[in-house]
Amino acid sequence: MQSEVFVVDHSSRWRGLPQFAGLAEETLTELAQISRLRCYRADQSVLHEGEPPEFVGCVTKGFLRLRRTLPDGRQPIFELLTEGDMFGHAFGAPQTYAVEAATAAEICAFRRRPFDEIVRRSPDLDRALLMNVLGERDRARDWMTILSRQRVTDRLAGFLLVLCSRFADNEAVIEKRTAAGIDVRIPISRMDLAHLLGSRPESISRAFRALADRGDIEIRKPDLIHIKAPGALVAGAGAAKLS
Amino acid sequence: MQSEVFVVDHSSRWRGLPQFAGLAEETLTELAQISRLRCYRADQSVLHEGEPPEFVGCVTKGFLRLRRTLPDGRQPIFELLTEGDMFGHAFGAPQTYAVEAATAAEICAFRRRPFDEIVRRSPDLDRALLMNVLGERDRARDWMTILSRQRVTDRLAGFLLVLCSRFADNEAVIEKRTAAGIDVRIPISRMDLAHLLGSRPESISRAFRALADRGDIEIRKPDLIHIKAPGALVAGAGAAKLS
DNA sequence: CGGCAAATTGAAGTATTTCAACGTCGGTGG
DNA sequence: CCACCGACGTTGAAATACTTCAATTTGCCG
Repeated sequence: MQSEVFVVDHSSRWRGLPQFAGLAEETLTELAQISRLRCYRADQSVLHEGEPPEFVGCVTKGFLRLRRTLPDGRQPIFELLTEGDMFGHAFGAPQTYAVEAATAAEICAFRRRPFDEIVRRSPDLDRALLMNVLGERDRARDWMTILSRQRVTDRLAGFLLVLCSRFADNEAVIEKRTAAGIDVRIPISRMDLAHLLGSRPESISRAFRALADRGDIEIRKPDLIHIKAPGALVAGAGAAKLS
Repeated sequence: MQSEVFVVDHSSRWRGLPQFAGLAEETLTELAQISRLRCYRADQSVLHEGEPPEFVGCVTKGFLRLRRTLPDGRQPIFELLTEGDMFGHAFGAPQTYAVEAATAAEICAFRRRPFDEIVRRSPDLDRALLMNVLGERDRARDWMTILSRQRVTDRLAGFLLVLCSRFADNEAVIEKRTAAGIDVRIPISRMDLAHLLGSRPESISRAFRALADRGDIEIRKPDLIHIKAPGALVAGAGAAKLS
């Protein structure tokens, strides 16, 4: 939650992302002119809760987390964003959640006003945003499916599978993929994980151990998990679709 | 899961809904020409899982439920739709879930092909759809927040609050609102509720009783709950935002 | 090598699931 | 009209899973 933000000027790290792939060169140039690269260290605040977002953002590196404050004071994390995910583009309505850096992260920030203007003129960008929101909706529904499992162990298995599928081409997550299994790096703390999975850090720890004892995974380090048999996790987890 | 569907021809029950409110009269006329009213009885199937949706739908009466089949065979319900909610408009991608009537229900069905065509020509309809998807995303996130509570009682309290806020102007849900409290009718079975809240019917039953013993609600009939103090529920539930 | 934060483990208490039995309500047929 | 049936909801009791709090270990950084 510090305020120091490193601003770098060079800014074409986002052009390769899928949502920008099909856009007209002209649109891309316009976007480049209102964009800025911002770097954050873990736990820095990106956007505050309750304020209209200052910019539209697109993650280019690392992980962000979304956190919401509830009436009872709890502040659960309910989503992780990574490369290619966008945020802050809900028509300037105040954010109902805070955006924070979960790891060291890099985002591309588009100035809000001109961005909205470009969207208005560019149907394909508009379409890209719609697809993005559809993706966010489907991801939220996947989370719901995971959260509705009643054993912590199963929810954790679901989380690991999401890591393998949704973050499949993210080398910060998937260390390596061999016949013997997959090495995944957990990008967040046990505490954050507990929030995401509706539990407590101690239970998450025990759930990891349970999966290991069962033989489905191996705990190389607290944040480096070797998944021996994704199939076994699926069976045990009834997890989200393997998209 | 029967196949009998009553098709009624008259079709202007959807014009009053918020998402159609601001549209050009011309667009509305076009939509009317490709629309059809369909009525379902409780438990009838509306759209099948895994198929591209046959039509774009908008609920005009009653409740639909979304159900997804997981690899392990479970078929949890993860969302309820009601008056004004739309479905099947994800660019003709196959549905990843089934749509069923949870109660007797009435929907307005737009033929898919011409609907997409009209959307392409009508930016305001396109915008309305985007707003709709944003709403779906936010609702899914609200559910996540509720599901991440670790006590069933708290999740149930959250559900009751959603009933009071999201379905506030639905007289099928809110029977009456007085100084003494609110009477809500639960539109789904304990079994469905258990699915939504990641639990089992027996636990839901006990959770209702726990809320009653605590004095926050009164169980008039299994499906008719009198909420004495919404505030108490909020405190206990850390529930979704009271939008 | 210390020192700190995060993660893990242990043990006791609480909540939930499970399985079985019992009620309750609405509909059907005698 | 009443008895019965079946579906759904509720309750009870034992087994299981989770949370809680305290204590320990681990891993990281200076």
